[in-house]
Amino acid sequence: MAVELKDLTKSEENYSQWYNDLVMKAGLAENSAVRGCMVIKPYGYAIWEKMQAELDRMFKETGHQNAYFPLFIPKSFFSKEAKHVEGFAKECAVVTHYRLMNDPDGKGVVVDPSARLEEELIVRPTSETIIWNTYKNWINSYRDLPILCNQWANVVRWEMRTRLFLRTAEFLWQEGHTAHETREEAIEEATKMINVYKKFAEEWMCLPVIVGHKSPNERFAGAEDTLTIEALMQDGKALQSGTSHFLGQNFAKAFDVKYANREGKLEYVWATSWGVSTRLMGALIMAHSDNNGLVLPPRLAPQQVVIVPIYKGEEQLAATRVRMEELAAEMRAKGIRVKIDDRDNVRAGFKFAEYELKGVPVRLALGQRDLENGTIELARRDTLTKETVAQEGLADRVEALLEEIQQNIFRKALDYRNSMITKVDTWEEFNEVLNTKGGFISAHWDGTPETEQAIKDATKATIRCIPLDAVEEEGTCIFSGKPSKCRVLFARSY
RNA sequence: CGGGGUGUAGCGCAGUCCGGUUAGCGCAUCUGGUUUGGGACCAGAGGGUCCCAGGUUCGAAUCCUGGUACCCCGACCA
Repeated sequence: MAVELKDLTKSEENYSQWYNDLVMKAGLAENSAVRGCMVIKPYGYAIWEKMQAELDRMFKETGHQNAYFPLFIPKSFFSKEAKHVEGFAKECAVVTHYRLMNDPDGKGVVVDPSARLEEELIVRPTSETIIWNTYKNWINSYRDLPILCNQWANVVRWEMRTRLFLRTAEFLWQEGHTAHETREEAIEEATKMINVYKKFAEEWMCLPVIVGHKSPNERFAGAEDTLTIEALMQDGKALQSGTSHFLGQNFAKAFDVKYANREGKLEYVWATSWGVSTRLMGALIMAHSDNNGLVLPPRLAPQQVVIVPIYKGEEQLAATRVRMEELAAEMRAKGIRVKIDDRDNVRAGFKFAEYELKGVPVRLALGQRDLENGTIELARRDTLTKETVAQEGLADRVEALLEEIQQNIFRKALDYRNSMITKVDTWEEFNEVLNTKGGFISAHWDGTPETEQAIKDATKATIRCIPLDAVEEEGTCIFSGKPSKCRVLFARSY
């Protein structure tokens, strides 16, 4: 598996090809026989499992429980919330039949025309409708609230154009769906969960994100407010990495979900939904990788440390093997995920390149010289530096180093992201920055959907978010010149 | 759905314009040997409905017609 990654030229058209190349060569995923769908390979899935595990832990820590709702949604459910159906109608997979039969002409198998469903089933693009149809039966009184459920599932959105992890026809995600007594409680929930996502992105993925509100144009179909975490990729494009929606009473009204409040009066329930998907894998890859391949944050790396023996002949291999096992045991005792690669059909140099491609944070090389001197070669993926260190105290050293690497990757991404937020005050500047530098552009906007649309049509840039921490500031809209009270973040995005 | 491109061994490709030995190269695989502190080398071997269908021709990977699949760029979107 000799692998040569194309040169990563940031902000160039070939970035997406480079990304594709990397995803496939690192063994994360590949395109499948079904158009737009993706095969997640074992190594990619192992990283996703690490993400899942931590997210799941965080959800439970915030009082949520897992549940599972059906893959198929009756078509009629969709039409109950007008904006929701409008938002998703164009990208739904529809089940119309339930049986196949042998082709009468003997040419394989055909759909049995007599097995047509009375009501078509939609393969869920998101589960609000089926869940609210269910919640209706669960909720009678304020004593039944809140309901705090999460589901890990796959969803299908029939996108015209797809990209591995970033946009696939089918993807894996989690979707939280909660029901509350009051508006305030629901808003608090939506805010709480976007902050869970922020924490996860930054502390586990080393991915700095900006939390903010979506503009009305970019809001989730059926939501009153959409909160988002926006990340920046190395080519200067933004990536919406997670969302949390305050749904108001829209779905409660659509599915007639009322509860008896503390005064005995019937009221509609307040709702939220929130989700992150395998798109986070794309974010992870695009945020940190370099020309040698992936760079994985230690906390998410399936293997945090790999030990490679350097040897001549069986005897030396046996000797290094013994020592490698001892060192690995010490590290494993500290909970470090260590792999010993004693394959003898590929050479050490090949392994070095391979683990760099796969983003393993720490690589150790143990040879005859080291056995004699009590040393070992230690290389770190984030900086691509290596040094020879004592075997004595190795486990402690590696444990500390993994933490340092975690911090360093985040810091590097944060510095880059911060350097890519540009304040502009004129339309000329806006275009100039967008076309030369990219990244986030902090600018005044008059608050109208029309202006946002016009800017998008002119530049392909959209409002990524209105940051939560935006300060009030008098200004004029870069496009319309009308007055504005705060800056918003624009960017081209995935 | 528009614009462009590509289908030849497991992967990456040349050959196609201008039809003519047994369809070729690199990587991977297998065998043997030599190697081994950054992607080893030598020798040998195996592996092909040249995307599909039809046509032209003594003869088609190559020319013609139709189909089909995938990739890239747009529109759409997490």
